[in-house]
Amino acid sequence: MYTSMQTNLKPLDRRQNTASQAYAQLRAWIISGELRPGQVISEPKMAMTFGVSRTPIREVFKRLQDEKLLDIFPQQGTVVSPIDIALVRSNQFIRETLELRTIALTATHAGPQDIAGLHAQIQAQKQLVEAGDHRRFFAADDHFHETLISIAGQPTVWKTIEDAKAQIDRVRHLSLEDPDWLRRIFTEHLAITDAIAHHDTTEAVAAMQAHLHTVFAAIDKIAQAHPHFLKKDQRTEAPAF
Amino acid sequence: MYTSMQTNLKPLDRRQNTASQAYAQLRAWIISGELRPGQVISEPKMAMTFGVSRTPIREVFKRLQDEKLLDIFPQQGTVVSPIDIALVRSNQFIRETLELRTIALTATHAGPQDIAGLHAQIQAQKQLVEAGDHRRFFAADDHFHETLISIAGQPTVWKTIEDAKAQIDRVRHLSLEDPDWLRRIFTEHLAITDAIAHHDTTEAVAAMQAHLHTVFAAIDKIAQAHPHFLKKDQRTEAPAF
DNA sequence: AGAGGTTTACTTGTATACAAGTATGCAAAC
DNA sequence: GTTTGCATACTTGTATACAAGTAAACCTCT
Repeated sequence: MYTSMQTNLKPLDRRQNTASQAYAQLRAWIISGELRPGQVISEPKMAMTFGVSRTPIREVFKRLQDEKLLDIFPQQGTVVSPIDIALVRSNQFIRETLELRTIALTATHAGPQDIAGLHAQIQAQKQLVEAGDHRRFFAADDHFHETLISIAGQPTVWKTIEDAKAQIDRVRHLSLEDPDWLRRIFTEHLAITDAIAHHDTTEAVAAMQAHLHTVFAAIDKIAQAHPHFLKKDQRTEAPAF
Repeated sequence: MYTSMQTNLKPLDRRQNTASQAYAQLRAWIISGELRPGQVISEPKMAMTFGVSRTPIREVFKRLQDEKLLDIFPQQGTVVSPIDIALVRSNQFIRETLELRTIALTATHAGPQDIAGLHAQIQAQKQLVEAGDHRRFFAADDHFHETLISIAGQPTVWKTIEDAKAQIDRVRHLSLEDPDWLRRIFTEHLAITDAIAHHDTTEAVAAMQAHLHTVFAAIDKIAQAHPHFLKKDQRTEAPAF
């Protein structure tokens, strides 16, 4: 590598390194709400928790800061980011904008195999709903949306949506969605799939928009039930004289 | 910080730390093409260049890896990411999708003050075009687009577009745009502003779409003039038998 | 001359030590 | 009682040392 260049590099990351594992774990804890908004954490303590040194943990903290999941205050400490409702709404706008355009393409481009694949996913989701398996249904939900975007011919757009989704999913988890949330989401997925199967672009877009808007209920819920999870200047905003 | 929590944190980063400065510099070098796609770099050498240790440089490398501007191969080395045309097109799709929706909102929401502000920017751009100041016109271009998005009521969406733009701008710079590029961009900005001033949503969207599509010429240009800057599997793809 | 094993230099990943800064708590002075 | 100053413990930022792995170069043997 240090004499010639681009000879035969191996892009293989066969073994996940320490930092990657810690990142996945810590990110999941934040999004799921196990680490609550406002909670103070530190590099040394987290390093102890994972049984590693500060170095890989520090990398993780920086990444999570970029994702606005951690707020690092130099020489002071690090806290799990409070919920920034303005940011959540902005990310929701981004997700909605991208998914509404792609779903229209999906309704147009979807071939028989694609539609069959979606129906198979719907069946799998149905079983998860009946089993009440929230965790796996959540993963199936992601897979469903990723598939729709892939059918639209823009597979890598999912990465951007995944980033935007982090803030949104945090609100969903913290708002403790009601028990029949699974069934409602499933019904909406069914409507989207039906519209695509009939190549009804207008209906597909409408169904997707309705589907994505369910998050606003969660936002209202958390704003009322857990105001201390919100960013300070949002809950202490004095009336502007 | 370590006993009580969220008392009076200072979000102030008055002095940029070493890592932030190195990040801005290195990112600019990559996007501007001073560091060319495929070029091999290493943490110790770059640390020497900046006169710091590996630690802050390592942070920078990780961030740039997340942005897909660097490819880090463990125990082998780090290269400036080759141009991934599929990624460029995907990012272009993302930018276009977001800016086409926001420009429609801009045309609707723009008030007299907003329109006056845009006209002022147009005047400033005109002077930069006549002066042939590419660097400052480029900054003015960013400011113009950010303003349009802000008028639409989605100011933070610009951050996402800024991320997507990195790959796109790299292609623009490397394709060595022709001298009257400034004038053409300026003319397109003028058309967008006029449409907004007349609250002509349809025309505003059309003008923005035309404006954003100029990058495709740059993609074709770089694919022909500098194929060695492209990702390997894109330029060596053998005909599929 | 050519093939194969070894050495060597370089790479990133991780651990540790030190530096600089901040907030808490206590003690002393008023 | 209040305030001021300081010691202390904790925080993140940076520097350095070591570990693990890769690849080119070289040296030896055939």
